[in-house]
Amino acid sequence: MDSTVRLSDVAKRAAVGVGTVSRVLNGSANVSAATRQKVLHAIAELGYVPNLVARSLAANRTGLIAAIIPVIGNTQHSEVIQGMTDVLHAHGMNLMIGASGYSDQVELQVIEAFLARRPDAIYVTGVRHSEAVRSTLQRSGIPVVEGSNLTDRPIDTVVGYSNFNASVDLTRLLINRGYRRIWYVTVTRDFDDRIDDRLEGFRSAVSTGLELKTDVIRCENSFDGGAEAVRLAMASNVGVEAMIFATDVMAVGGLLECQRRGINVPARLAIAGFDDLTIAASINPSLTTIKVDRVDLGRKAAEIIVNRLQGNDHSSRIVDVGFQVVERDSTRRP
Amino acid sequence: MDSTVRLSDVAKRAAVGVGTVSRVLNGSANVSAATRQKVLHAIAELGYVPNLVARSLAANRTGLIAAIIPVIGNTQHSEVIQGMTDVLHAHGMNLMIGASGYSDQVELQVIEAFLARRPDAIYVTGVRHSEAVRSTLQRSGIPVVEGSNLTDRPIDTVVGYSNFNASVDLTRLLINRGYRRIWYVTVTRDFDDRIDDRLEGFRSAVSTGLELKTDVIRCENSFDGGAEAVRLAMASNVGVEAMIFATDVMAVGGLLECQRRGINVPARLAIAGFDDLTIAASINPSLTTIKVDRVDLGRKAAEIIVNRLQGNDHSSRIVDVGFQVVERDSTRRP
DNA sequence: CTGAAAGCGCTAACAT
DNA sequence: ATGTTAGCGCTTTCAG
Repeated sequence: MDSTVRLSDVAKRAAVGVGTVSRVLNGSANVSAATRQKVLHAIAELGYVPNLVARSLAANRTGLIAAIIPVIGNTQHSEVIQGMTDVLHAHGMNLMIGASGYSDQVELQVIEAFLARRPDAIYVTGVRHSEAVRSTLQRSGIPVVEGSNLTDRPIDTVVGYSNFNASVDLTRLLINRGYRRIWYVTVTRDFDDRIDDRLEGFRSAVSTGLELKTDVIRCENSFDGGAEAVRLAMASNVGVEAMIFATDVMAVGGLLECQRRGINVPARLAIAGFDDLTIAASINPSLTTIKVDRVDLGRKAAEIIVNRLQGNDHSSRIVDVGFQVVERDSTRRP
Repeated sequence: MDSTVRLSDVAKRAAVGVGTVSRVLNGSANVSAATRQKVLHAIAELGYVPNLVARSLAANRTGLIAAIIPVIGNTQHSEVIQGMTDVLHAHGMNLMIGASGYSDQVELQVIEAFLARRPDAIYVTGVRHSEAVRSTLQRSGIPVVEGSNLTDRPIDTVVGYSNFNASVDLTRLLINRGYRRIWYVTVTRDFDDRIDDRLEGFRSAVSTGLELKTDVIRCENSFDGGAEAVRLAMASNVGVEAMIFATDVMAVGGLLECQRRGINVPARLAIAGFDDLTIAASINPSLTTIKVDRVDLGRKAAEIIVNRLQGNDHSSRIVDVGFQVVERDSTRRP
């Protein structure tokens, strides 16, 4: 454990060359069992801990993966990170994390800071990035994994699900349940392709239904924002029957506002969300939403990275982890 | 941006020595304005990006901070990380993150893996660790910051709040509001000193009230667990008047169960939680709980680290960020 | 199968 | 103020 012990000390102690110690450390086959034992012994006696910084420089490989998500203190994105660390840790790799704050500029800054540390690969949230980000990432020469959405033109590899399709399916579910006057509530913020695609999915799904009466409004992505949206819907005189929220946070906020105002959900107003936060299944009534296994998405992203780094490059450039429309009570017509 | 450009290339281009380039890179004062300009020019022309791995080895300082939290996909702990990355990024440092999964063993493994990467400092969640962890951390020779709780015997430095005192204050609030038959709901899990201290705080606060009728039960730390606790309380024939949950997750689960069963909160049953999840302020009725600014806690932890690393060692070894008892409707006697 | 030697790209004395 | 040089601790040829 004493960090002043170097590889050369181990070599001396075991009476072998430094190359040999390095070989046993890296599991090279070309070491006799006897020598290996001697070295292992010396390592244990000295409490030697390899200096991974020196290894990184010499081997031109750090074992560090960089990941960028919009905000860290946010379950949806942190769950992906949890999944990534799970598999990376199992492979002796570690994760550096950074937040873009939903900003183009910050994203670029964070990426540049990361690249200076020579990560072996990088994960970025989303599939639409500024040109600067795209080219920086491309020129980096390391595997790039984009996540949490899908695109047919990834920078390198993408692992996610189609926010567009999910939104289409969710909207169609409501239409099939008989709802005709539907409001869609999206977020007052740019630079988030998941949110954008969800809105486009809604628009696409309702574009053919001539008998539909729909509208799109924007609110803050918070419980309060969702409550505000419900207030707006109730204040309007168009007789809104259903509201689809771009996020569960807003949907739950809307649902709670309905509780407060005695609006029966779904009898008077149906509500659907997106993300399947844990609360979605527990709230009253339980919330219809889109579910994605985000921890698994993170695991898959890390597995792709590990495979690429080990030279197993047979994996697809586009990995669809799928989604699930979870119908619950908030949209079940009485 | 081309990572094949080295510092020596810049030196050649600017017609100066490598030492000089290193000096302007590290902001040394001993460089004339003219030379600095020449170097800056060459850097821009070549698109040079310093190799921080090489710097780390040569300077014996990585600019990497390691942080370990129980689970990453969990707002309470991720918010701390968000705060840390905010200030670290502003200082050109980056964060490696790992999860202990509430396991002694895993915590030690992750710490050892991190130390091999020679971080400049390390943050660990909680203040009670195995002897192996304590001694490993102590021998590491780098600043160690423990967080999210308080202790008078930190490994090195601790920044947090007293879970014990918060629990005492919360319990006393209920007693002052006239509640006498109080159940405390804790978590079925070991190795979490925050949860342990909250329980002890409750015990301490009720130990003197002879007229009190209290009990402690254990449930899973989930919405369902909280609901289960409410069911148990209702099924008992001791006339529980108030329930204090060790976490907001359980408290919210309990509250939702009350909604379902038509149990009036707080008239029939008062409910209090811990953590001030965002939902606590929005749920019906709003939830009395303990609030801590966790993002700020993370910022403070990072500031302590940055200061220590810059040699400003005047900061205290024990930093109390405080907590706030937030009384809301769920405990306000009608 | 093993040892010796040459770097990896940078920083930090040490000269000048 | 600036150039030169010796490492930082490891991996990886290259011989043998």
